Amino acid sequence: MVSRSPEGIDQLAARLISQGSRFARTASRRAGTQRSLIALRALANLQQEGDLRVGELALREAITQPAMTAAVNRLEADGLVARGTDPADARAAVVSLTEAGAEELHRFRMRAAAKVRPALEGLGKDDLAVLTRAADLLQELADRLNQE
Amino acid sequence: MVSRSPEGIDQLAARLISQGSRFARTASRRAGTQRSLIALRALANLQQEGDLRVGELALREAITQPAMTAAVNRLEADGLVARGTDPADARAAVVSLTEAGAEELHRFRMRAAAKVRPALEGLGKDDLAVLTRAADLLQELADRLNQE
DNA sequence: CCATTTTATATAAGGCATGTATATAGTTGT
DNA sequence: ACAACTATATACATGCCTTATATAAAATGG
Repeated sequence: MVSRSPEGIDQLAARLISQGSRFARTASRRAGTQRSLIALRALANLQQEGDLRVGELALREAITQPAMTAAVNRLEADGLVARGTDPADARAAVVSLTEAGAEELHRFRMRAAAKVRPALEGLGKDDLAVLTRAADLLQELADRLNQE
Repeated sequence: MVSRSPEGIDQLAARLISQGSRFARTASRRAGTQRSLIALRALANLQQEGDLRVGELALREAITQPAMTAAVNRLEADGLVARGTDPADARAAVVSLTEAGAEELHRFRMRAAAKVRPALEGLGKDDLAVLTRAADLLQELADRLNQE
């Protein structure tokens, strides 16, 4: 039985933040990447959504626009993304994923998965279903928090 | 039906890292804290486990010992934790949560929960059960990754 | 159609975060 | 006692992130 009481909901919120960040840091660290989580998230956004403006990326990841500008600068310097201009709006900087960026993202995912796989394989199919659904729910929750 | 194929497992691992970090950052940012996620995680560890050494904290959070020393320095400077010595081992620095630290942790949790609660309240009880179980599983997975 | 306001991005400055390498001090084993 | 090991701290470099501000372009409203 899951508590729907305010206390239960609040405790769940705190635990999701806490354990979500801990798991992500632990797993990505074990994968031995040089790249920050925010940089990898930016690449993943571009792969999933196609070209995005700097401001859109910042909004999606809930960091400030200057922070995303800096992240894009580093990714651009390493050739993982490219900046273009929007023909309809000369103010905008349209960021696109390069071939090298897609490859780096793929390599990270493979390395991370290789580290996490043994732990996941120890779970039953119910728990795998829970985690699969939870990944979707976390995305929806973050989307909703960003809409406000 | 949840895929138990290697591809399904690997994709799940990548998604959990990606969405876990995004949700945690988004929610904590919306809570408007000054404190970093690692600082809050350190406080949470101390509350849950009692006094811990600097090295144990670093291991649990999968950051280097110097990084945790720096985090503890900042928390100590703000009076949220205290350093003590282990009578059985004079090398060790035993970190303990202060009253002010527990209060700050509680305030963060309340602020964060207040932001996330509306989104969680929109979910059905099945999804709440999924997230509750997922929080436990993420903790176990991170623990297991840290054991190696 | 120009002046004002708004929007998109970039730059600047400061502090936190985090890694590698190393120093210091204490413990353990022989 | 000496050597090896362990726990933490320090030094240094780089990256991350925020607030405040600058620059340039677009939208608005007389």
